Amino acid sequence: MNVAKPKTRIQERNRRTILEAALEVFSSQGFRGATLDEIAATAGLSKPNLLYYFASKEAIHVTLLTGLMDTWLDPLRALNGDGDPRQEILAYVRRKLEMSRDYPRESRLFANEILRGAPHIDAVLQGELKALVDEKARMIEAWSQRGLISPVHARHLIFSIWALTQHYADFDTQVRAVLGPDEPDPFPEAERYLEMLFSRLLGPGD
Amino acid sequence: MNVAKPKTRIQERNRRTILEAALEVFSSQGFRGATLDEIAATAGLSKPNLLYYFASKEAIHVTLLTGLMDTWLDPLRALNGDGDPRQEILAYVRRKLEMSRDYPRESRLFANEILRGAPHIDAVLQGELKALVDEKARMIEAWSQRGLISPVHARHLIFSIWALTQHYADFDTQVRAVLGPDEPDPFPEAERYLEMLFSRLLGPGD
DNA sequence: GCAAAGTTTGACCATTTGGTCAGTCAAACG
DNA sequence: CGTTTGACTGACCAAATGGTCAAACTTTGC
Repeated sequence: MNVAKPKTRIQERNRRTILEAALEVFSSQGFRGATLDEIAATAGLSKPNLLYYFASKEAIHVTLLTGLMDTWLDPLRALNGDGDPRQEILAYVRRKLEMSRDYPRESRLFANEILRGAPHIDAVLQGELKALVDEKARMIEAWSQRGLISPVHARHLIFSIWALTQHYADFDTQVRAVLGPDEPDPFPEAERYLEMLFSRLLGPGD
Repeated sequence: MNVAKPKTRIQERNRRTILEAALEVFSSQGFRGATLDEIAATAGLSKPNLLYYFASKEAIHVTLLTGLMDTWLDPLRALNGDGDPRQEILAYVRRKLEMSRDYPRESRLFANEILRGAPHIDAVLQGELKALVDEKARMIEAWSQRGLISPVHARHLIFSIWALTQHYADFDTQVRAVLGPDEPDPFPEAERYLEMLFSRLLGPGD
């Protein structure tokens, strides 16, 4: 049968291998587009062996998604109410953009799931995510009211950070097609542009 | 066999019906997730009947995508070099946001395709789309150099408009989950927020 | 009113795919 | 060692799915 949590070295290693392969395949093909055969081939394991470690294709997907959610929200969690508002928000933007650059597969996996209406993580969105955003939004509103940043709608500010940074991972193909082959790495320019955008949005800094 | 262009009333009507149903299914399930059976059921036709009008599942998808590309780029085409720069850009943002609100399925269909690496429309992105963006970017740079708007990286400005507006269609599930049931329609607030964001980005207006 | 052209479908097919299972092989442990 | 536990696989299955086709039914134009 399958195993809920890794116990032996072999289980530890193979579960990792499978999840890595599944991330590769799910993020580029979507849930239904991905096949167990392809994941197995990518992982270098046999299909029945996959199903020895995970109960089903869906179980792999859910494990991947829930595991991802945690690290994905870390940058937002790090937003510190006691820090300098502008620097905190700009640092958040920078960290999110780095994640788009360094973990584009994770971003696409997530985008795929939301596009489908988030069938596997709707509860997380309405629970954990909403609670976290509520908390941070209050923090931003407090900054705004104390005049430390220009007045903004805090939740839409957060949406705009998500949209702008994830765009460079999720729509990478389009970005590169438009920029053309002369500009092979969009990220340095994206960082400058986003820093400028949010600087102007948040008002004069010093 | 199949038919390249509608000739009779029946063909006209049925091709429309099929494309409408296919848009519904493809945009919510992705290409591989969609099945001909489901498209047929949604269209109220039999599966062989679908394949009388379109050569294959892929043909339906490609027809939908290429047909979409045109209307999708209309707002950008409308960006007028002779108009008032701020008003032109803000109107473009508004128009794109309206499209996210009124045609979310089209936006998701497009997002799905780009996420997969744009296998069906890569040529369009590198050709038509790039050329259009190049042209409009030059226009924006000219505005910028004449001091009519603050200095911005024109291509990333366009990316940011796409990202921010499409986010409200593609990530609708997440947006609504975070805002909660009290705020059932995110769009009015989104419009105010985006207008403020781009106003501040583009510099003092009057 | 009827032949030709266009439209629709039930039955069918080959392939793909998620998943099972009996049994083999490898490792750990006393 | 030998046995128990864990890791692995070839062969297989049922369901789903994209697509075909001959035949039946409708519409159109004369």
